[in-house]
Amino acid sequence: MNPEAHGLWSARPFPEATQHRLLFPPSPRLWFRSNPVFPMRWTQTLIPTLKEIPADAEIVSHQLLVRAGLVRKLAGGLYTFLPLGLRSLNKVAQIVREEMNRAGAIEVSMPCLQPPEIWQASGRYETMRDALCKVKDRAHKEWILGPTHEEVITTLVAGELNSYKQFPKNFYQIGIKFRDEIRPRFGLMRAKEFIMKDAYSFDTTDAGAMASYQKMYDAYARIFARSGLKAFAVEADTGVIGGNHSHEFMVPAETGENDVVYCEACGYAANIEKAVSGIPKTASREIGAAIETFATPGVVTIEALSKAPYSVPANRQIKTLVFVADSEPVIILIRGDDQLNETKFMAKTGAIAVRPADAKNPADLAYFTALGAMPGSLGAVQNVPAGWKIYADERLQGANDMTTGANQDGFHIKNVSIERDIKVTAWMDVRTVTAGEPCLKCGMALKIRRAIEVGHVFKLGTKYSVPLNATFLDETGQRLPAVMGCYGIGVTRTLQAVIEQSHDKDGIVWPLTVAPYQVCLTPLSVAAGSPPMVLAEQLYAELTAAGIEVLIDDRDERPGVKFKDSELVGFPLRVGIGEKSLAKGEVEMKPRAGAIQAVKVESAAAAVIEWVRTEHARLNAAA
RNA sequence: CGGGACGUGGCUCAGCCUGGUAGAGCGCUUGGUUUGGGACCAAGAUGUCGCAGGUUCAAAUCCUGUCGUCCCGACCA
Repeated sequence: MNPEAHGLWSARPFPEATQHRLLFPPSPRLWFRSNPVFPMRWTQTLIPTLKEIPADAEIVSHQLLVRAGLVRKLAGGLYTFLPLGLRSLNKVAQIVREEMNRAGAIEVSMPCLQPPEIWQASGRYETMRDALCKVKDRAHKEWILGPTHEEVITTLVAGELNSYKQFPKNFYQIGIKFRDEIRPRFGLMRAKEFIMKDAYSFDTTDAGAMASYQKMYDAYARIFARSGLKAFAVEADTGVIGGNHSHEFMVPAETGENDVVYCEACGYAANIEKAVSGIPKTASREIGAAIETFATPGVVTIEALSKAPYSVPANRQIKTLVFVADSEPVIILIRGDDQLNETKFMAKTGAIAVRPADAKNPADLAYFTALGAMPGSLGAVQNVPAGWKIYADERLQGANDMTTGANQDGFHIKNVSIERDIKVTAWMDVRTVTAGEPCLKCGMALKIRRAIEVGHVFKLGTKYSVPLNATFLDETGQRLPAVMGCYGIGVTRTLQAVIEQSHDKDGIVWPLTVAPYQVCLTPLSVAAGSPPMVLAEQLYAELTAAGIEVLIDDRDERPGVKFKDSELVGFPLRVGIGEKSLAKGEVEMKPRAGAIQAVKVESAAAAVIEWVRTEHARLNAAA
């Protein structure tokens, strides 16, 4: 039987660059092909399934990773991949690799240990300081355990690419990243050590960089579709990576750590850190009345001021926030019924470290003393120390007849006309969009939902190529910095996202393309030479020859145990072989997500092959 | 780092308040009966009660410290 004829093989049987230094040997399929006589049996591998939910697993995908025997925790945020988990991980990685290759990217492998000097050169030694894992060697020299590799690849390119003729290039790798996560969480979702595919494109022009970006964007869509994931792209903030154009690929899930704002009418979608809406500015009212201070004893919340006897609606109040931005106190003004979006604030001001001033912190207390009031009575109309920057949300532009704190405890000021009465340093959009606001593009009501970020594409520009000297000579002999992009996929996170999105009450429901084995043969009698076992071994040989990945559950367990475990692990197809159905000349095919169907023994292999082929084609057609 | 919860056989937990012989279920071992949806019977093995101090005649239990784990917030693939 010719595997290619069934369309089960990947684009090429021996993918290039499979010799990664840490992971991902050639596909097990290749091994089976040349060694078809050793069936993979349940009792010979390690699949430690659990009936009970592990105490330290909160979300269902984390529970199932552990219960199905895919991973075990070594310590917080550090996991060992067991045989089944590794197989699925390799499947995802291989899909990523194939699509990267298809998009013209070239695989490399960069060191995990990186010299701090290149991080100092890019400036990220400071800006990413808290996320960096550092180690020292015997000479007490410090090294960085790479959380990402922009500096390394840019250093490489600076040395190796010198002429416009050598561009464009896109290098990628699949490997372990280290981040000193503040709080590892949810199993593989947020780990100290995780596997990432990171790609870096280098172009000579901005237009070229956009084309490279688009190629990756398209490749990502294919990768997630082939992995059986429903993921979608949203506009995103660029954070400490830098750059000016970015999309995140999101998997909708209640357990996700991101809020996505989207419009069903026109397709607008953005991370809430970036999202904008068409909500109108604050309505103008009568102008002219002078500001007036009035007593508001004990009133320290927007809510309290909105009630009798004051009855100032939240949308006529100015909320005054004191933040510490890169060690400098700043005032941020937003409307009383809005919430500050710190990410937008950081992006708009370029600030690196931003936190609210805390009156309980002695160092911060001085800021409130300088203003003359504690939170709850703060304002920007009077008594703002010279040199303090006052940033105001655009929604307040032109607002008058507003009420705000007087910078005197127990007093507020009314009749505030913000442009007349407050020295605003800069106007910017720093409010957080809420569900139901009109879409900026089409006016329809925006919606918000939780999602898991599985991929991120950035257009970087020359942020790294300039400081690290990745330059080239163009046709006219002019030296120019390369225009870069970078593109990440959390491979381990993607794996868990698949489980989070594809499970039921009995366990995982693997998409065929990332299942640890495609078929689980389940003989109900396992004695050597017994008819079910003999048939299982025969089917194993036929299916394996057809390029299908098969596991025989040869455990001497009761049928219920074997059925439950196969559903917990989530093999796409189970073939039950028992004396009862054999008596009728049949076996049972049970797709994980479908109903049992009886199949004649003679046609069993062909039926399984056809089922797998169809399912495989369905997933790849989506890509 | 701030707030909260929890550390007891491999796993899930009880016991702690009110100090005095360390328990259950699952899993594991042996034998038997079972055998198409997580079987049953019998007999077993498995714990320095996270660690270190302290109080006490006596500490899983009370006190202090410490380490670890999980949850909420800031960070990110």
